[in-house]
Amino acid sequence: MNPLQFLSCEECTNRPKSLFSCLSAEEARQLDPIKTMRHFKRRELVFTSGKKPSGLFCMSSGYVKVFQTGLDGREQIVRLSGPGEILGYRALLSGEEYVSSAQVLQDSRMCFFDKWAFFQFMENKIHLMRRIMEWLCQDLRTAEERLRQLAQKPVRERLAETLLILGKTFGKSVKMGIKIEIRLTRQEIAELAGTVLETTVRHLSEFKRQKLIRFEGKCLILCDEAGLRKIARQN
Amino acid sequence: MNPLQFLSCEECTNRPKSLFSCLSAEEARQLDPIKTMRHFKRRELVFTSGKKPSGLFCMSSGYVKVFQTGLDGREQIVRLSGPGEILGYRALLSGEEYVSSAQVLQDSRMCFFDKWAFFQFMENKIHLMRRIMEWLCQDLRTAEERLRQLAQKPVRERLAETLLILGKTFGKSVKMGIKIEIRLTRQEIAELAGTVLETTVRHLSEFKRQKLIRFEGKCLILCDEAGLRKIARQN
DNA sequence: CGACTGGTTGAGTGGTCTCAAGTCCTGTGG
DNA sequence: CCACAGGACTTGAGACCACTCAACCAGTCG
Repeated sequence: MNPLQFLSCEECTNRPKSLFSCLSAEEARQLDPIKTMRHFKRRELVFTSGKKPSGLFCMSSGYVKVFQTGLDGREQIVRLSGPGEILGYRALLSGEEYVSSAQVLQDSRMCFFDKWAFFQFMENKIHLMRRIMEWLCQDLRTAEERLRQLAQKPVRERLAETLLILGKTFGKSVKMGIKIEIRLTRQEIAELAGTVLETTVRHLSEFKRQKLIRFEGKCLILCDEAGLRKIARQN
Repeated sequence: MNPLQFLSCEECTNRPKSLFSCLSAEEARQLDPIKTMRHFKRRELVFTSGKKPSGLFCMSSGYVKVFQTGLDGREQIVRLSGPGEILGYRALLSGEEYVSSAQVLQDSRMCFFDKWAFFQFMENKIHLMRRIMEWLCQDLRTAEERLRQLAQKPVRERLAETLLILGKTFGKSVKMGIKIEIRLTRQEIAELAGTVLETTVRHLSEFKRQKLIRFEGKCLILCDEAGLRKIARQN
């Protein structure tokens, strides 16, 4: 590995918002010897459903989608992850196989921590375990809320809500709206909202006609957040 | 409290399958002074969405449903819990309000652990924290699988799957099938499967005509598990 | 240039929801 | 004991939303 490319966990810009924010500088440095840097290109799979995890990924840059595949081949995106986020910790902690797969949306750099080395590191670090528990709780909460959303809301509302979540999580304020930085296909938006491609296209064009959203090149921009929120019947 | 009614956590018959199975006899006894026994009648609410948790419930007997209410008043059951299971730990651990409510389906007895006393107890008990993490992982996994199920499967399949899950979790083998011990209304089955009452009734009668299920009094019995599994397109 | 990927639109259909009427069951009070 | 109220359950009819299938367009890349 090129030492110039190597970045200590201690100095990582993502650390404040990452799982490792709870570590002391000294502890963070202890992570360095057990990690390796990995690069993934768009479309590459980070891990696949059914496989046993051999370690933990901490995203340095880029974006990935975590999804499950149904019997008919239809995919459901469980969540999107970006810099500072952890990949595959659910399966690792529970000692099971991955139930989801993870695919890279934008060229990504990740730190990989070997399973056993990480477990050893975690041993006796109560603050880290607490923090992991918090993340699990958070993920569980989100999952349960999406559960209701999927069960009760019609596609149109779900789609509006999906856009809002995208804006909140990956959006940057630009003039006249919120720009969603990740490049997502309609298909992927559909998989997030739990519907099919064509329905998504139809509703998106409707939203566009209503000036709720617009496109700049490949990028999606939310122009009228309040309007979308009204459709999503949030708040 | 009547000492005759008091049962030490150490000797609790639910302990082997509970969160506290990882505790030593000595540790389990330490739980006794910080718990109080509570009784709930059918229909009673154990906690409600929006409130801050003041402690943790461990179910001794009975069954509860944990659900979320949508804007239109429609309810979505997140999970059912029975003896040995923990209620409200997600909100407690993350220090948030409850996002769900819990209602008693069958008269229940629960042990209640005060929030601070429990946190103090958990402090430095790495094995307990590990175990909690495992449960969180498990719940997260189930939630994510249901996510896909809800997003992708039509109601008929979801309903069949719901029945199978009920059978697996709360069913007892009887002659000619699996008897589901909990008394659930059609409305509640609908809320589990993420649909409405009428649709549930229609499909259930269809299942009955096809001799996949039958009713004995109020109880639901699964006669043809393989048939249901085929409809649910499991495996 | 053709192949390919991503996006768009149309037509048709079927599943699910809604509204509405009615039945069955159970518990309650006269 | 019966009458009755209310809840749970059942069934029907109609509307509509979302899915499927299919054709087609617009870039992009080799």
